Amino acid sequence: MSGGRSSIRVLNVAEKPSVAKSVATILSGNQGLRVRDGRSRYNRIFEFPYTINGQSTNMLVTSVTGHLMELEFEDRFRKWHSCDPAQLFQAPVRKFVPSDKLDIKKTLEEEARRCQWLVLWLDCDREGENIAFEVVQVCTAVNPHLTVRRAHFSALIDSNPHFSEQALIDIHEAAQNLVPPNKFFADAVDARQEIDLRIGASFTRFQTMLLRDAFVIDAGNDERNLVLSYGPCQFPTLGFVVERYWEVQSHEPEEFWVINCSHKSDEGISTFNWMRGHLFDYTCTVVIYEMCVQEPTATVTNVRKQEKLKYPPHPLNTIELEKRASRYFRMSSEHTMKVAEDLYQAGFISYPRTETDSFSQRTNLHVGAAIVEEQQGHPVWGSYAQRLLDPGAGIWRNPSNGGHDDKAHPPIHPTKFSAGERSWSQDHLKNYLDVYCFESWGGSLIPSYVLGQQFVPTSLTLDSGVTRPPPLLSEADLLSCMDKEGIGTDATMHDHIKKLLDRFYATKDANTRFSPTNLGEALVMGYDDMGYQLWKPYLRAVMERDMKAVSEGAKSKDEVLETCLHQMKSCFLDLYDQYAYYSMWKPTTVVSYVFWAVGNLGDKARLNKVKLLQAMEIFFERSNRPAGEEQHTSREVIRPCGLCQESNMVLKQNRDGNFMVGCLGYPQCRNVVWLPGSVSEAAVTTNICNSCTPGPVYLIQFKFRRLEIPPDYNASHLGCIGGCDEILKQLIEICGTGNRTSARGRVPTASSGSAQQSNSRQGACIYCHQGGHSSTDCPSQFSGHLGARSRGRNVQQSDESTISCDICGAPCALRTANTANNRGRKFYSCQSQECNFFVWEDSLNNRSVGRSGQRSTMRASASNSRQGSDRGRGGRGAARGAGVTFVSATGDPVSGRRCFVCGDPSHFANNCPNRGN
DNA sequence: GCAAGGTC
Repeated sequence: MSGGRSSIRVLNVAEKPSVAKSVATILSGNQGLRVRDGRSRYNRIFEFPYTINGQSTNMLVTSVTGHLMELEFEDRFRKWHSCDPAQLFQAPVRKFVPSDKLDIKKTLEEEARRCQWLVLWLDCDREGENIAFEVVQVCTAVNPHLTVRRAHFSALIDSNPHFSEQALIDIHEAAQNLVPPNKFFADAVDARQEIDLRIGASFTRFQTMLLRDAFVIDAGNDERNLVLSYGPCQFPTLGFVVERYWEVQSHEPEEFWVINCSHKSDEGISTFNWMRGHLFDYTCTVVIYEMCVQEPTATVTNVRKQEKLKYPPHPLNTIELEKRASRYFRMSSEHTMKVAEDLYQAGFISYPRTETDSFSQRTNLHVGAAIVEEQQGHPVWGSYAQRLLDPGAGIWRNPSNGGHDDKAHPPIHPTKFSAGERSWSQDHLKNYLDVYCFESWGGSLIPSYVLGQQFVPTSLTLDSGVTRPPPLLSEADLLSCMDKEGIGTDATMHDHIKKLLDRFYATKDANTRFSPTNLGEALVMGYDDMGYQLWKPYLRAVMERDMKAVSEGAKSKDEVLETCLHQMKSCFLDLYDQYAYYSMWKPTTVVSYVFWAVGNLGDKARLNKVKLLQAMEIFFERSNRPAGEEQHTSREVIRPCGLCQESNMVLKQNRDGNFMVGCLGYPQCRNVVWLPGSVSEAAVTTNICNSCTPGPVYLIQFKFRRLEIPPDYNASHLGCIGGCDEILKQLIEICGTGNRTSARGRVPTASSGSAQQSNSRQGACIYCHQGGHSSTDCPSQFSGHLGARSRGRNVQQSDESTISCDICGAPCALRTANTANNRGRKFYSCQSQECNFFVWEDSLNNRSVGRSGQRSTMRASASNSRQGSDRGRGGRGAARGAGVTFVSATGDPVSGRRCFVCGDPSHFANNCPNRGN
């Protein structure tokens, strides 16, 4: 930029009105500042004289409101039925200013025409840089001679009128050190936008049209308007919910044993924890417990005093605000942000969308600080604010540092005093400490001990408990998961959560805990079974890495777009194939897509599995919409069904990869021919068997797994399922079929899944919750209950139940344990997490079990000082002699315990004379 | 009617 005598006009554009106002106020020093309206009611224009590097200028400062432009497909691709969804991976897109931003665009155009320079004051992050280029595009279109520059500022400026010294310095420095805008940053966002659009639109259109018409999905009033959206943020968010739900569902309670000890003295009660925590082996625990009872005098071997500090929370950022509002007020994150926005707009709090959780060292909170001073008149915490500011009180301490700083905004804090406004709802009245009554100090008094001190425990008990499943994800948990995995931004996370509810993918209970709906679970299950990670956070993580590479210039935008979209298109086409294969259920409106897919993908299409549809089948009934047979490609049909004589039989592959030929009339007609378990591939040919009837019966080209068939059989075989094929019959006899024999559980296909996740999902059928088979092979599905599936899985379970929960009275589900100690053992358990009721099926005759923590609890009846007097004579003798050393929690004597080494009931294993023999 | 990201 060259200097000059005449004053030049500079158009300054900020990302939001509040920043425009701050920049104008600071640069003008409030001298000669004029304000006028622009065409947009929110985005005013500030004018004042200013000197940049010796050049006198006439500054105009205005703003946009976030992104000025949107990315969309060209018009001819925008209607849902305008094209094959697969085309959306390469359909032309354009960036344009949407109608609600046209007034801002007009203001920019009008002002840009009359200016020589354009200075961009967008937020200094990638999105800000991208918005900067949108502004540049609009302005240079009407004035190509504009000199374009970027102001880089990190000062924390917002609606707080008390600018810090640093803010003043920063903004002036930024104005004097203008730089060119960074195209790499903007490119990274362009890439992200295009990927999100193409993936989102293609998958959403496809799965909506496919599934909504094929199934009766009971979600909301107007099923026709139901949208089954896919998005790279919303699906991983749903994934978190479903994954936790699966963990809870597949949890098998396991009994454990624990020794508890307490000691009461004049100073109070101490409770001692067993260093081993708990054991799963009853006998071991009893032996150790026995030893304790035998010699109950305890000796203090170590005394450690530790000060426990409770720190005040870090300054508030958006995610923490949402979490705390959810935890303490049960407010949804979406509602919290609405209220926060209200308060921000009215000037009561600072900008509510920030990652920052530490106050800048330069922020003046203390001496003469408006932030605290403002609060001195408050009826509840006003006196606390006064004490804080009183140097004599000495209670001032600077807020802790949370370690995050987005360099754009301070932590969320009050900016204006209010004891409550008339228009405020209860939700607007949230505030902090002494003040912060939502956490307690906790803590308790315990007696002091000295090294070597001896005492006899007041109680020494052998207790039992059962392991419990983790709780369902709360809204705060969900926000943490998203934050940790980088799903969404602080400004959008609540939107993604709300979307799950809006789309009927998940529900939230009164405790703000999320469960997937049948729809949400089916979608995740379908994608998981296809082996795709699309419901996991990795896709977003990869995208984030790529964006970083683009913003650093290490990768080009086009390169990232091509790689990512290529991968996603492969996934899409695979899904598409599966759809084509099951095209008999497709809606007529998309008939052309099927022919397109079959025509392009050939044999592979027909061999593919149909995971998404299979997953949906588990939860939803088929729709009655006509499924015209003519839509079905003839090559997939094997033969007309001889049983119902109405439908065709087609080649299918079940969840476990086993092949079968089943009737399309299912579930009305259950005619099925299972094929050998050793089949690795099966493809329908155009060859027709000349002996089997009713025909035509198309021959199938089989490939067998070499190692699974006898050596004198050919691994390749052109076979007939009509009954004439002796080789096929022999192989079925030798290898068996895949019919309901698989024991595969819902183990995530992701090899990178955590061990915990894998373990948690061992072996349980998602449908009936029994072990030993997967949901597609669930016997319950074939027992005439199919119609009940769409009404929920629990109905199925209650049908099978024979006992009710002792706590809530609800019917229990019969499950099968799959733990090392109890594999295959059946138990009943309550569906409710609160009850935690469970009972072994084989113990029902002598029903001595019940709620966790109560059942089988052993208690030393002489667990007082009297016990000590027995010590010398040997507790063992006492146990044997009195016969009531152990009593159950209900007070009943516990009998039948015996030495596990020799079986003699007169002693325990640790005292067994045969031990070590 | 589709995504996610800004923002009012």
